[in-house]
Amino acid sequence: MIEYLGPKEEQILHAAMQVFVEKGRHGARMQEIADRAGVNKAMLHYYFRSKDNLYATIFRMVLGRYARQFRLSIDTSADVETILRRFIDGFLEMLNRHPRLPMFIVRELSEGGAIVGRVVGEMIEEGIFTVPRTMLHIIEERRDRGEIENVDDAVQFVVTLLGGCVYFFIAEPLIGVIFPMEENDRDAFVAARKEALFRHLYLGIKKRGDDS
Amino acid sequence: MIEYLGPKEEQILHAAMQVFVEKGRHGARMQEIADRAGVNKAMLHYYFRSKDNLYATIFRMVLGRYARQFRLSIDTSADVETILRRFIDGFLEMLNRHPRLPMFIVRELSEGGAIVGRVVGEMIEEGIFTVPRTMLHIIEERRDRGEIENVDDAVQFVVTLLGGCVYFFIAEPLIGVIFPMEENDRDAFVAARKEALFRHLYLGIKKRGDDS
DNA sequence: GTCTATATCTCGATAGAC
DNA sequence: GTCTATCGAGATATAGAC
Repeated sequence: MIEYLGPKEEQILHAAMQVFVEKGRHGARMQEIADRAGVNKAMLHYYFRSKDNLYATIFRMVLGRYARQFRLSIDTSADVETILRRFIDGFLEMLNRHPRLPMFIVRELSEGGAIVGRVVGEMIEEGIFTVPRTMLHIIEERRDRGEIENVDDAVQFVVTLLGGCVYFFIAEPLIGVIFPMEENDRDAFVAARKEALFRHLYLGIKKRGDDS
Repeated sequence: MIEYLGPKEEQILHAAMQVFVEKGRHGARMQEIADRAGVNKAMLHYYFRSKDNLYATIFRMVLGRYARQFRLSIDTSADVETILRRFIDGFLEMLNRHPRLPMFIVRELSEGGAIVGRVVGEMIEEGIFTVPRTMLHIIEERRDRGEIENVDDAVQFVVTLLGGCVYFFIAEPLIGVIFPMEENDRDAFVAARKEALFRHLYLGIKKRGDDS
């Protein structure tokens, strides 16, 4: 699975990732990738044949990092409150470090979702992209065990959770216009978001009368 | 404000809307718009000067419909439960009728958000795009009045609400892969989503011990 | 493996006849 | 107002010398 790449190849991949994530698949220019990698444009084709091929490589890479990074945030043995808290904290923290990631994926989804679907499907089979399903199973199990309530449909809960985490990073410019904020500080907003999202979601499924 | 357009102009706008919404700003081809409108390509430039100009016109149109349609869904005098329920129902219903709308806007956001920001800003000033702020004020007022609790930051609540509604329509292909469903029926999923989203969000802010 | 030069293609835009 | 023909920018991709 691990391939050993020459230094040029890695420089290209590094530059390509930056440019593709910033500009998107169509907005990216091979010339710019070459410039940033400090290599000749022809080299890109020598190593990666075509732009589409280079893009597909990058897409896998990026999604892989994405998946690996937030797989760490689940501890199956903890209680729901802790699991939810850590998941939201970890996920939002990761997104805050890579705020363009959601948009990168969404752009690709806007092309019809074929590539995303295929790559994610493969990653699920390979056990790399596991978190959403793990979360689903945890929620279902804890509900059946009586630890939480009001979760008729666990899939819906997880979708709300994921959307709650990701949405801000997609709609940020829009949110900035709709709700003008004094301090235009993303870090502060994300910190507040962690707290608020956890409370809204957890209080919705916490057992009533359980004020421990 | 209302301009009277010739029939050709309307045909072009109609076709342009379809193509831009389907393919996005860059994916759209002037040739395809002309073909679908049943006019010559040169006519597009005669009426709208440039592709960018045509796109901007369409973007305003689409966002305007969007805004107008979901402005209807708020009744300020009702209680929070009703308001929230109607908002979610109305919004999801509208999105279900126009499932490409969120992606259309998000694509434009991915270009940097300049156009979206400007257009939405203007619409807010013109009183067309009012719903999110209205929702915010309602939540704040009801919290201060003691009708709901656990809403330290009303902006965060509204962001969660909007994200909860919109996210599915953006990530649909991804969700389909992550959570394979027996019945691949969007209508059913959206119906379930209405119910689940309302419950999760409302139970999170409902007063404890208020089981009316 | 690397670089220059160029082929080839797509697409928005326009000139100019009618 | 409408159409045909074409320009020209900008991009990917490749040929071919070194």
